[in-house]
Amino acid sequence: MTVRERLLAAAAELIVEKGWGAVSTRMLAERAGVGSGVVHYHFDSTPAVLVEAATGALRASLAGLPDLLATAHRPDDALDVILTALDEAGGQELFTETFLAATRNEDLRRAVGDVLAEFRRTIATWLAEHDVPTPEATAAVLAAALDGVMLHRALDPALSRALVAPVLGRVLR
Amino acid sequence: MTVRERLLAAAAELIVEKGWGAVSTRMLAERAGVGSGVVHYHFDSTPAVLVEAATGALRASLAGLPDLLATAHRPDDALDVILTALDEAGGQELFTETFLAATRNEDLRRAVGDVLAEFRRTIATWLAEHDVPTPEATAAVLAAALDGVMLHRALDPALSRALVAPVLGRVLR
DNA sequence: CCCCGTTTTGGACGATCGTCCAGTACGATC
DNA sequence: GATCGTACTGGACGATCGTCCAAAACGGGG
Repeated sequence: MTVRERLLAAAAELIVEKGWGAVSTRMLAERAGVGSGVVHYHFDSTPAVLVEAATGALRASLAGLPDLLATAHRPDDALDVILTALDEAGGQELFTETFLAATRNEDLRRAVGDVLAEFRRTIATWLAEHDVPTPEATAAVLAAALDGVMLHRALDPALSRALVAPVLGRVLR
Repeated sequence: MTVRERLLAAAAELIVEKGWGAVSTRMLAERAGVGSGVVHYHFDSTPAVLVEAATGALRASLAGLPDLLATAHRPDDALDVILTALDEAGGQELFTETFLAATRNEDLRRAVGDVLAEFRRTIATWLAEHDVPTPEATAAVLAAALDGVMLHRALDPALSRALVAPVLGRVLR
């Protein structure tokens, strides 16, 4: 793992721990185990580290989804696949932090918009192939609902997959 | 409007504009049109202003919901009432910011948990009275889904009420 | 061994942070 | 008009911020 990669990993951790606006260059350097000046050697600015770390984490956690989704044949299976993938991605608060930060950073907004569009397209394609009505709208709402569930789960662990899946499954009918 | 109320209003605005972690005492004072020292005259600390402003805004935007919900007789009406109430509350990113901040502040976590529990209870009661299955789980998922929709809408205005309502309506059947 | 480009260090700089406090402004009470 | 408590001002304090930079450390080719 290069120093650059360690800095990006540290950024992903610290965004979740401290919040997007409270991550400093010295925190990043300390977490990565390097001197404080190295951040501006590898990156243009502190926000640039956060943006690259967040978009990378988003893309990584969604990279395997299309293949996984291909194994699902019924709506309940598809929802289970998606929820499992998001569970394993871990640190789901990073998603929410990144969305909020994207409302204040144009570069990040574009990157997040691209990832979200791809996620929606993956879901919508599966829905259309399995005769779910209004696949685009359903995919858009499902993506938003999943984000909301991940956020609420951070405050209320009782919002388990077993509780969520049957209810969200109704939108796929 | 007293100075104390102006400070709370300024806090609610600035949380949305700058993000929870980027609101400073001097910003608050300037927005409220007062000197910089007045913040610590009325409040114990800067986070205390944000916590009181956020919890107040949450409670205010949900205060009228029970009465409005009593006028709805079909699931689609109920969803329309809730979505309208959230629309009119405005600045929906404040909800998301507050939820995220609550994962890092125990006082705020309790306050947000109380408001959320009350919101769920209001919804669940209505659902139970109108024969919607699993009212508690449905209310919990619906609350989370609505939060997610508000967050996504900040990035994608195309996620209109007209597009969301029919899809979310499926969970109420 | 020396040289040189790459990488890393640690500190300097000015700006801003949260908090605190001595002092001012002002309306109510005598 | 003098007194007094409440409300507010504006600046001081040390800490931390983002950024920059001179110097040290490192590693492969001459």
